[in-house]
Order: sequence, then structure tokens, then C-alpha cells
Amino acid sequence: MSFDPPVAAAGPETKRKRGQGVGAVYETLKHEILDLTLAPGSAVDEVKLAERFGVSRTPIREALFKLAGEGLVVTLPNRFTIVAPIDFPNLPQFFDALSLMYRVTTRLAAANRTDDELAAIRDLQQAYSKVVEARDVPAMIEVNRNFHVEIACAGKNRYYAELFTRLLDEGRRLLRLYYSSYNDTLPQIYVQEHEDMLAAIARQDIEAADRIAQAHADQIVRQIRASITEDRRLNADINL
Amino acid sequence: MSFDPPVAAAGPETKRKRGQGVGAVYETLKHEILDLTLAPGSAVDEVKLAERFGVSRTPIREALFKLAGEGLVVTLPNRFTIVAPIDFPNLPQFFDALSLMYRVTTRLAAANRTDDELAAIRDLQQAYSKVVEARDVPAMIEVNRNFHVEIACAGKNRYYAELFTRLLDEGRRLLRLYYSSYNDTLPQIYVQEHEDMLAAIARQDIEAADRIAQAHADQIVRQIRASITEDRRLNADINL
DNA sequence: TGTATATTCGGTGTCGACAATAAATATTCA
DNA sequence: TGAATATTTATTGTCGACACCGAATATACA
Repeated sequence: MSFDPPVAAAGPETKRKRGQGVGAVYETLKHEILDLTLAPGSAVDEVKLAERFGVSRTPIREALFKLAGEGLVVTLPNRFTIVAPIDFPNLPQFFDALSLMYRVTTRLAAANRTDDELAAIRDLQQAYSKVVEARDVPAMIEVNRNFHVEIACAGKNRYYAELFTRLLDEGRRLLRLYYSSYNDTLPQIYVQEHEDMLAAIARQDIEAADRIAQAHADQIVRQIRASITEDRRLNADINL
Repeated sequence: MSFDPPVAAAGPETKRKRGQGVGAVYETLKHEILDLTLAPGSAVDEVKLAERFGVSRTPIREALFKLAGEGLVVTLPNRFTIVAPIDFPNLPQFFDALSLMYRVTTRLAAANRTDDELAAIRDLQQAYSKVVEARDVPAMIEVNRNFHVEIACAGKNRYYAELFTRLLDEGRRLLRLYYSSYNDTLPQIYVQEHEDMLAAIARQDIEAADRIAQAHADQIVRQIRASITEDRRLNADINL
């Protein structure tokens, strides 16, 4: 899988080649949206973005069109473009689709992986284990996502891989929102589940891969659910 | 579901309101691509389209961006935009995803449909049965697609509905390509399968809906496969 | 003072023009 | 004549300007 291109953070002073404009704007905005650097629901001003990136409005618009196609921004005709709000009423559907894609992609990876792909997945699993040790929450969220995207790619079905990537990215925003404080036990469970998943893919055990993926999905859905509904009345008391 | 807007065929002479430009271009091009009016792989010239629609290149480009996001056109940077070719090597993956989406959306429809949605599905089924009687192949392909999209909408999961719609549209191109001559038995089978599907959704029988959807998917995959690999050596003889 | 209408204003949608790019073609030189 | 290089050509990527839209504000009227 392709990681974040270094060109992404190019400022207005940097000269860009033809055709790099849209790409850079697109990548940068995408990251900032998934990072929550750009708050869900916040307005996106074409003119300001144009100034910021040192380009005219045309490439900005095209980048926004692309983002709109992926559902990362929403365009209100003749009015605004806003960062896609997090759609809480749709969360059950989101969880349903996410779980199914976990299962299908992991199954297919077990069936179709090459040795090279297996190695790439293993590398990401090791990276994940490292950032868990380092208690680096943002990195955990990102590497976890990349781990599963890599598995989806090894499954070699681009329809599933695309949908799954979209869902994982949306999940990234949810986790960022709610999983800001480190929790001791959960990441360890994930590391173990990833190990099991990797092992099942390695020995091409499709049914085991399916079971583990299902369990992993359940675990993650439980986490997001718990995070969202977490009791935070301690803070409310202080503010009274 | 929204059907084709009548604005789609607006020519250069028609005055369009602000904001209608991109929409009209997008819809028209989308239909022509799925119709095979625009051949897969054929080049798309921004200037010619601009002249044809009586707008400047800007709205054309934005429509093309949107189409590219859906995979209906492919942009070669600095060079061409072409109508997305039909990806034959990916056909097995396509069939796999299509079958899964048939099952999932039909299951969900059985679980979540309202009475209004059921009525809408029934209407489309009747329409399908009519065009089968009339032996109108293009209409069959289109109404069939709308029937399943309606079911997907009744399932109320936009992730599945979106992917399924994309897959059905891609399937529409395949069927157009290969199913030009009317076959007597196949459409009758589909009508029956649709009836069964409708009945299962009506009585909210999830497992039956799943079974029927799976069988229906298998039937369609068989048809496309057979159409593609059909023996046409009769023509080859004549041309020798 | 409260409601209906006019005006301003921030921001988008579209346009025509120009610059950059890569393929196609012409030119040079052995 | 043939390969390497320069030139042309067709088409895209980007720009700055202007018209248009809808909300917010100001104004008029009862």
C-alpha cells in the first residue's frame, strides 16, 4: 500500500510541478480530515485554502470534488463545503458493514496471499506492536488501519478493499474522537488478535481467519461503542 | 430511488441555471457510459464535450472528476480521460462482490423494509415482468437494476447500497455488451426468482431471502459468463 | 415596535485565456 | 537510409475575473 507522500505538507512557497497541485491539496486535506485537524462539520473555504496552498481556486475545487466523491466532505450547492459530519444515527450500519468487510477481506487474504504480501502484513504487525509498547495512540490508530488495508490488498478484491478502506478511515475519525486516553488492556488484546489473524493467513486457514476477523471486529465495535457512551460525569461535576 | 432526471438531455441551446451545468453533464455522461453509447476505453475530449453541452471546460472537468471518483472514467494525467474499460481479468472478483452484495442487501431488506418500500419494490417487479413480456432487452436490464437498488435501499445500509449500485451498473455494461439477442428461457427464470425474493422480503424471512439472493446471483453470474464465452464461430466462418 | 421588503456581502459557479506537457511530426546528421 | 534530436501540435492544468446565489443586514412601512 502507498503511504503518505512526503509532498503532502508543501506550503505556498514551494514550487510545485503541473498536476501536483490537486494531488497535494487532496492528500493534505484528506489527512487533516481523518486527523480531526479539520473538525467534522466545519466549513471549508475555497479562497482560504487557495491562499494557504498558494494555488488558485481551480485545483482546490477539484480536490474537494474528489473528497466529496469519497464522502469526506459534503457540498452544499451555492453555499458551503463542510467536512463530513460524523453520522451517529448511521453507526449501527457502519458497524455492520465494517464487520462484514473485516471478515471478507481476511478470508480472501488467507486464500490468496503471496509470500511477499504476508511479509508486508507481518512488518505492519510488528510496527503495531511497537507503537503499542510506546503507548502512541495516534500511531496505533494509523498503523492498525494500515495493517488491515494491507490484508485487504492481499485478498485482491478491489471492491472490498476500497469499501473497507473507506470504513477504516471513518473508524479512524471515531477512534480519534473518543480514544484519546490510553487504555492498558485493549491494545494488548489487539496485538494478540493481530498475531492470530496473521497466523491464520500464513497457514491459509480460511475458516479460522473468518472467525478471528469476526471476533476482532466485535472487539473493535465494542471499544468504539464503549468509548462513545463512556461515563464522563466527573468532568460535568467540576464544571457545575 | 431517483430515476433519470429529464434535464439530462439538455442541449447547447437550452439555458441552464447556475449549478445545473455540472449536474446535467454528469448525469448525461453517466448514462451514456452505462448505455455503451460511449464505448469503454474511448477517449473523452473536454473541449468537444464543452461545445456539445454549450458550457466551458470547467463544469465538464468537474463532472469528469466525479465520474472518475466512481470509476466510470479513468484519467491519464496530462494526457487523456477515457471511458473506464471493462476489466476482464477482474471479473471473478466482480462476481464475488456482486454475489455478496445481492445476499446482504436482500437479507437486510427482509429485516428492515417498511410497507411503503415493499410496495415500491413490488411496483418495479411488475414493471420488470412487463418489459420481459415485451422482450425489451435494454429496459429489462435497466428495470432489473432498479429493482435490486430499491431492495438495497429498503435494507437501509448506505455502504452496501452504494457498492451494490456501482456493481449493478458495471454489470449493466456487461449485459449490454453481451446480451443483445433475446433469450427465451432466462428472463422467465428471473421473473420467478424476483417473485420469490419479493415474497421472502414481504414475510420478512431473512434466511429465505438470503438463499434466494444467492441463487439469483449464481444465475446471473452464469448468464454473464455464458454470454461472454458464447461460441460465435458461425460468424467467424462467414468472415473467412 | 414588529413585520415585510430592499440592500449588502461573503462565497460559489462559470468563463476565456495562457502555460505546461507529452505525443506526433519534421529535421538534422552520420 | 536510419537513428537521434528539434519542432510542431493537440490537449490538459492552472489562473484571474466576473456573474450569480443565498444569508445576513439594513431599511421602509404599518
